[in-house]
Parts: sequence; C-alpha cells; structure tokens
Amino acid sequence: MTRQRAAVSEALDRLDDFRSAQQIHDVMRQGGDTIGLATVYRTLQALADHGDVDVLRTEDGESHYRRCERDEHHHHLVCRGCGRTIEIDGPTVESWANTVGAAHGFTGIEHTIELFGTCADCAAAAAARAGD
Amino acid sequence: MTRQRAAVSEALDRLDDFRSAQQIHDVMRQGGDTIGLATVYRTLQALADHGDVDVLRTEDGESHYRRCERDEHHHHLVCRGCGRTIEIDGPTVESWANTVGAAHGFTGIEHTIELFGTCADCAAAAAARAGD
DNA sequence: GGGCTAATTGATAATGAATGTCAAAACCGT
DNA sequence: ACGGTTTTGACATTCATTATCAATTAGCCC
Ligand SMILES: [Zn+2]
Ligand SMILES: [Zn+2]
Ligand SMILES: [Zn+2]
Ligand SMILES: [Zn+2]
Repeated sequence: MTRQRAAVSEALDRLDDFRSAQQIHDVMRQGGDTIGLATVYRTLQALADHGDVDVLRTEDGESHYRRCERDEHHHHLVCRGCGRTIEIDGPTVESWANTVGAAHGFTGIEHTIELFGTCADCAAAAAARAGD
Repeated sequence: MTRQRAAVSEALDRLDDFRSAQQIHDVMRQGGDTIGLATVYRTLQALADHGDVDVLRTEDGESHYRRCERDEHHHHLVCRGCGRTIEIDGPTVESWANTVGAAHGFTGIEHTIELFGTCADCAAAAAARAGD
C-alpha cells in the first residue's frame, strides 16, 4: 500500500457519484494531493479488478468509477441530470439472465444492466425552468 | 440515398455478428466497394439513430454494429468466443426496469441490458482442446 | 537506522477509435 | 443539361487511455 493508493481510496470515499479518472485526479490535485494521472488510472483499474469500485461506461465511452455502499453484486440507477446514483438489486433479473442464457445453451453467463433516468429533483427543476 | 449508404446497408445484411465500423469498412473494401472510412462511420451512426442497426459497446470501448432481425426493442446474448449473437426479449425485465425506476421517483427510464456467455459450440471446442 | 532489491510512480510519448475540415464529387428537382 | 444543395473522403485533429522508463519509494533483513 502506497501513499498514492491510499489517497485515491480516500478521494473515492469523499465522492458520491460516478466520476472519471481525470475528474478524480483533478479533485485530488485540488485537495492538495500530489499524484500523477497515470497512477490514478492504474489504481482505479486495480480497485475495479478487485471489485472494490464499480465501473460505469458512459454514453461517450468514458469509464467512470464509484465506491459503492454494498460489496455484493448490484446494479445502478443513474440520473442523467445530476448523476445521482442509486444502488439496485434485482433477484428476478439475475435468475432471468441465467435462465435465458441456459435456454440457448450458453454457459458462464455474465450481464450488464444499468438504468438511466431523471431524478425527482431534476424533473422539478426542469419543470420550474419551463414554467417561469 | 447514395451508392455508399446502400453499400453499407448491403454489407450489414451479409454480416451476421456485431462488427466495428473499421471491420465493416475493411470487408467492404475487400468486396470491391469504394468508400471512405468517415462515410462508414457517419452512415452507421445515422442507421443507429434511426433504429435500423443495433449498437453494442464492447469491453474495450469500441462500438460494434449489427442489423437485427426484429425491429422491436430487444436485447442480445453474445458469445464471448465466436461472437454469435442471439436476440432476446424479456417482458419481465422491461417492466422491472420501469417499476424500480418509478419506485425511486425517476422518470424517463432507459436501460442497458446485455448478456455475455459461451455458446455450446465454443464450449465443446474448449472441452475438446482441454481433453486431447 | 542503513542498505538492498523489487515494485511503484509520474512526466511524457504513443496509441487508436472517433470526429472535424473542406474542396471535390454526387445528388435531385427543374 | 443546369445549379443549388447535400454528401463524400483523404487528411488532420481530438482525447481518453496505455506504454515507456528513469527516478523514487516501499518492504525487508541486518
Ligand atoms: Zn438528478
Ligand atoms: Zn446483476
Ligand atoms: Zn461461440
Ligand atoms: Zn429492454
């Protein structure tokens, strides 16, 4: 464990939503940390491999990282407006994925499931903006 | 409708699995078509916007395109070995996505669902390779 | 602590998919 | 065929991510 890895881990604890490696690097620099961008990339990937952070591929192909509350397998409901993220588990979809995979003779099924929408706050803000 | 767009559409008809824009461009060139890479990118994106082709973001961030049999909303079960793709519909997951989104006050729910696995042929090939 | 070796760091260069540029070519209604 | 509009495509550019590799650091034994 190095000073830099500990710093990335702490930064992730402070941040709530999914952030790109570059955003995390910026935040750390702003907070006084001395760390290189390459190290942030490497550390985040290592954390992701170990399952310590979750990765979300954004619509434009960037990888965003987030330390999640629960360690168990789960999915995400992300607000398109503010990025607020809610952790979701769906026992039904888990078994559905395996069942439908097996039905077609596939083994070693993995799945990618993410939900996107507009949260109540952002919807209210949009309505206020339209109504003034 | 231009000669190039028609050619891309025909190429997509001939190809079965998800291919990248560059792979499609290569195949077309090999087949004697004269077309620029930028045009292939533009055409594929336009087709994707119109819902005429499906897009799959691969693990390394590339966009792969495929003309699907059915026009209606559906998802994919993709073999990690050979790329064979099966179209899936899951009424349960569709309603699940909307329900869980609404339960958290989210509106305008969209979802990303993809299944990956090893098809029976690829599993058999792997077993034969291990057992010789 | 001091020294030693292997792992890590980080400034920089390199990669590569995707997009922007813009003059030339193709399209289409007349 | 003609002229205005759209499309094309070779090329340059962007930008996230990865590779490089000398300098630094961590971990460990004495
Ligand atoms: Zn929001
Ligand atoms: Zn799941
Ligand atoms: Zn297969
Ligand atoms: Zn669906």
